[in-house]
Amino acid sequence: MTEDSSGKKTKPARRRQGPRRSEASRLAILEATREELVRSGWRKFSVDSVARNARASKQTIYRWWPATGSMCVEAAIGLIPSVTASTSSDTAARIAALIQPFETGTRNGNAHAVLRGALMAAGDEKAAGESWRNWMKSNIRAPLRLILAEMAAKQTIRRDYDIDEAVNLLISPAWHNLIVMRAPLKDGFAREQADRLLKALAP
Amino acid sequence: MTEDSSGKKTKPARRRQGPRRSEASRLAILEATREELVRSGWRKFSVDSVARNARASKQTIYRWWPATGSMCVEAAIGLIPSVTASTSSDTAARIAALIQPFETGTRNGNAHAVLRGALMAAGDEKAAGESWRNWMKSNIRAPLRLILAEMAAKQTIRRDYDIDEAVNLLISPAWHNLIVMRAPLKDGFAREQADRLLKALAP
Amino acid sequence: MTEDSSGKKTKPARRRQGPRRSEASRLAILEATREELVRSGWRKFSVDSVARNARASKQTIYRWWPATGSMCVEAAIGLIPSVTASTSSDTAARIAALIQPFETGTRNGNAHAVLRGALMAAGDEKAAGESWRNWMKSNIRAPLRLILAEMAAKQTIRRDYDIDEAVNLLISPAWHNLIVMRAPLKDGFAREQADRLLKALAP
Amino acid sequence: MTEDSSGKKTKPARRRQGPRRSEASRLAILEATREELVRSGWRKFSVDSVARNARASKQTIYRWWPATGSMCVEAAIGLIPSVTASTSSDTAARIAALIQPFETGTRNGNAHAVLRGALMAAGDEKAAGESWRNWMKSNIRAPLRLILAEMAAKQTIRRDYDIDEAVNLLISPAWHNLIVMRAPLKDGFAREQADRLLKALAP
DNA sequence: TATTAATCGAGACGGTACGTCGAGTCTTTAC
DNA sequence: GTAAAGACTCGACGTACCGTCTCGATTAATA
Repeated sequence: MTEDSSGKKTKPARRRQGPRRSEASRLAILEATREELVRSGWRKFSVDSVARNARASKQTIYRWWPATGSMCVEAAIGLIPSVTASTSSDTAARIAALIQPFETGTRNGNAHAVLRGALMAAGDEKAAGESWRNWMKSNIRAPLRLILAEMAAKQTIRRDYDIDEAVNLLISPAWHNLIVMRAPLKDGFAREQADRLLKALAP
Repeated sequence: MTEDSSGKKTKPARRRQGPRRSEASRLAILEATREELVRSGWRKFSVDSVARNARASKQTIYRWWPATGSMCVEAAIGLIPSVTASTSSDTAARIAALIQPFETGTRNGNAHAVLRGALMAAGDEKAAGESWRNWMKSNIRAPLRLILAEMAAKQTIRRDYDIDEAVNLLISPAWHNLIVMRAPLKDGFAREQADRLLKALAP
Repeated sequence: MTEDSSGKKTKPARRRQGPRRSEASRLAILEATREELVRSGWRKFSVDSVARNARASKQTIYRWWPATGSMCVEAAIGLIPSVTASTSSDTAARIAALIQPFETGTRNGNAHAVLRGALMAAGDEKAAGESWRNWMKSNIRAPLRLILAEMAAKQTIRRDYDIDEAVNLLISPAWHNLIVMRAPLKDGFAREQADRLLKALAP
Repeated sequence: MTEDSSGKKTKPARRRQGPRRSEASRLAILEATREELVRSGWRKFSVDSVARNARASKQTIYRWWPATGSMCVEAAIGLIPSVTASTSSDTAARIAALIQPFETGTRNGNAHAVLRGALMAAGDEKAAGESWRNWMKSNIRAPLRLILAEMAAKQTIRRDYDIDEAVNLLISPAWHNLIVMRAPLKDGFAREQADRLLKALAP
């Protein structure tokens, strides 16, 4: 008989020694990151400044975010309200609900500047880009795929659409607005894009 | 009679003394700018590096381009082939011709990286943004307005479209592709977008 | 009668609870200190590095050596062979024997670099300086005082010498050699200095 | 005939383009270096602090003093009054005059702390050590050699002395006093050492 | 034909930020 | 209570760029 089978002596993945990551520090850094993105933008983003404002050491920042862009992406994602899956029978509304958080989120204060910075960071740094695309995949692409598959089954839209193309159509105007136009998304944006997507996918 | 002919002391925009701007230097700087955008991207774009590689002095760069972003926009515009106004009766083709240069231009070497950098610069710096929007206005918006007006008159598309919205629809997928996806535009991109725009504008 | 015998509840300097100081750790730290002094010198001496190489925690080091310099002095003293009091009738030999350990000790490996580091530490930090001067007092100054007093009584040397001045004369060339010249003491050094001291003290 | 021989067109080592080294900056840095050596000593000497106090950029410091120690040595040498060659017939006085500047210089304010720092720097860094030894060679060793050679010729001292040993005897008590004792040299130090050296070199 | 004003390269300057390392303190788990 | 492990804030390291400046050389219109 092994110790494992005897039961009481089993040590299930014993925690390592020493202090754990400081949650207070993590939150302060992310908040300071948002402020710095608004103040300086992505190009002039300064890690020193974030450290100063968060009363954190640069060491701590570099320990947990080896790439600066990842920190910005994480800070931006924290601003986007979590999606509430709509079960409405109005499919356009269900699609709009997916990107509604962007519309809503970017209208609070300078949140659009934070998102713009994070998008640029995702474009500049490989790791940040992956973080961002992963988030998009689970929060936009996957739910959208479900909705569209359902509609295709009912023959409400054509069957040969490309899911990535559909995502692109749905959100690229938002990025254009945020990055090139440097502005929040206007009221009704989400619904408008949803309608446009459905029109483009009409059989 | 003009003032010029009236008096011998009039100086009709007399040229200043001393040597004129060096064209060789200007071209070398723009070329080095493109290389630097490919090598380092917009965030890490270094004026020192451009000066080194162009064998130019920093003074010369700052004299002619007070803002770094303007230099990048100018460098990128130099890569886009000049538009050849199509007189085809196929309106989709005429629209596609407008953005064809982006598709063509970004498929040569690392040109897409240069364009990405310039777009980010235009988003970051006011002066660069204006340069870029001016170029877009005369090279995309104005011709597109003519074509769409013609079509609206023939009732091929609906009449209440918004021209800025139309430009947005036409090119935002390109920017998304270049900035977020970090990739050149794929073959047939221009025609595809033109078709999609017409579909969206259908009466 | 002592207090101890009077009552059963008396705690005669009872040892504290818990484990006592780890001798293994202490030795490992002193050894790592010597290596670090050789590798990096006093100016770049790193406590982190000592902790790493001794597989000790920084906490342990700071607990027992509040000042870094004291650790270096202790490490260096450990290298100096203990003096064997000579009873020779040759007084020059008896004096030479006092500083012979420096000559002998600094000729083994990189011991001279350790001693140099410790001397600098003693010059930089008050506590380290005191440790060092205390050691010098009991190991050099006190025995030398005895020898010289004996000689003065026999009128072999003059009577009005200053003991501190004598110590200075005896060892300052050693420090000069170690610190400024960065070299071990050469063969015969101890005897030479002893002779020179006696000559200077001649009546 | 070459241009050189013709005379007037000769360009003797034409000065290079661009600005020359700033003397004001150099002096401010050396002064701040002295203050920093007094404030922090050699071990905790901070280039950042020097830059701050001298209102200079670190770049400028590292451009002209690749090694920190060299800067300290240069700063210290600037404090030592230039030696005035004595032509006295009193040879002890002539020797004392050589090291008089140390005695005089280290009694002004905290100059002894500056010299101590520079000596430690010379012990720690190769380049600084060479700078220091070069200065010593031309300012102490060379003049002393002349004086002693003269005396040896007159048979006032013995002939088989070693010049480096003589220098060592003359100044090692000074270093001991400055480094280990952390004190200025006491009044009459120079003369005392000169007398002692002559006694040691007596035939 | 000189003078003069503007351009060019080179590069030094005071600054700010980079990403890394060490100091000294504190927290957690093991023994 | 001591030890190892290691996270924390702070500050310095030596390097790279920023945007400004000074300098000597060059070039073309003016005097």
